[in-house]
Amino acid sequence: MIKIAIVEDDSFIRESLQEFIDAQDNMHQVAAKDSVEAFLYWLNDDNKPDVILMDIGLPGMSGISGIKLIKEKYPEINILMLTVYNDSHRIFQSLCAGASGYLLKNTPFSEIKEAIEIIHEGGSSMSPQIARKVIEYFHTDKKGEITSPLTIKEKEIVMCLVDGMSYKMIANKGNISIETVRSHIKNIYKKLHVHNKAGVIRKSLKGEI
Amino acid sequence: MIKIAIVEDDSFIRESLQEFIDAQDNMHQVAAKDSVEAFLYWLNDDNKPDVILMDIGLPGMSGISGIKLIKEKYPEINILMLTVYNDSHRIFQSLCAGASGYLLKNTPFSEIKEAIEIIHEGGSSMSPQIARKVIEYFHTDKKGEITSPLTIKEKEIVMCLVDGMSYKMIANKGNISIETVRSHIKNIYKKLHVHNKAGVIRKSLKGEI
DNA sequence: ACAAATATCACATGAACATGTGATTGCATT
DNA sequence: AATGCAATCACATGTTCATGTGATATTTGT
Repeated sequence: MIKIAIVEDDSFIRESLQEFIDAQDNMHQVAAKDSVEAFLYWLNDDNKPDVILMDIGLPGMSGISGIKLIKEKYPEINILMLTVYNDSHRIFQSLCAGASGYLLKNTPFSEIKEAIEIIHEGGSSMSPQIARKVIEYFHTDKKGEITSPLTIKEKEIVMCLVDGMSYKMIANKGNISIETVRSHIKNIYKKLHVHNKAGVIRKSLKGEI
Repeated sequence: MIKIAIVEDDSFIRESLQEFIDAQDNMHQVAAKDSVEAFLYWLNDDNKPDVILMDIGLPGMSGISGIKLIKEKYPEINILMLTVYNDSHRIFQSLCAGASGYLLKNTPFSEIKEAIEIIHEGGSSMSPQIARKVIEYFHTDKKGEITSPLTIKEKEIVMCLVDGMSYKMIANKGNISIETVRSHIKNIYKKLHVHNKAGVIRKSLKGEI
């Protein structure tokens, strides 16, 4: 009987998972909390689960930070991420922190059940898109030649932003006015559907431009 | 109709795979060779498959070496390893060479079919034991451990910056004051030797934290 | 020839950021 | 007990950013 804990702030999802898990004959849930803090407060030597279903975006501490704290004390507990994020950054943060599996929240419950079983048996499970990103990590030469909607000039501005340059510095570097830089950046934001330089930098470093 | 090539020296397995694949209605095999050399001799622009089922232990060139040669010329071809080896060395050699998936030879044909479909759709698939090893790669000190000078709280702030959140949003999310956020960020800049959030985001996304 | 896109620049407002200096409390280490 | 670190918070100044609205000239595509 696999003991499952759930750390999920969305009450509908949490309760649906609880119902589904308790309906299985080879596993049952022993805890369902809406934050890492609440879960850590509950967790002790006598009640620790075999597998934790962990969200990432939680009030207070993130699920990723929670992994580290939990694995420090209970390395034998398997943690299966169950989250909407499929960006490489969080995937690797989660894995590096010690997660044993990573599923996207649109995964059918039957597959979640199967993943729990696999993880409990010493294997692992990832959603196909996650598996692809993990595998691509190993493809050092693989470069996504995604067609960029940005002009050459815009890409130059992006490179400067990634380097941490201010608008003024970018203007000086390109012998253009700071208002020109603003205009380009406005256009870049529009094309990339972002609203700040963090979004631009993130897309650039992820190779999405 | 997914075009499949098979590179497998065991004639029984090769023929069984051929029969199984040709019995499917959404895929068919276009080649079945017993060595990488024979496959490369056969392969050209007009006959290239979508997915290759590749063994590792083959006469002459290994399947891993074959990956590199094939991906050099046809990066769009997906290569699914199908092998008895589940040692970490070969797994990572294969992935680093560019494999898109890795299954053990005891995988049921139905799962091989599903893996082919997943890979063809842009995802990936690994046998659970393989997935565990890949994930464990991220668990080891070797990988996850560019020792970060940042505390857990600081890393959470960094994640928020990467997401493009403002100081105000970060404060709200963590139930802390915006001045607390400022203090953490000042400390983060100091530790990372940067002077703006672009620098933080860049280091984070490059895995330098 | 005409329209669209690109590169250029301006002015404005409100908000956010970067940095400096100062502080308290609790915990861990020496 | 003393010290150092982390987390917390405050106030301040000067700079930068995000966004809106408006414009001209040049280049590119139809």
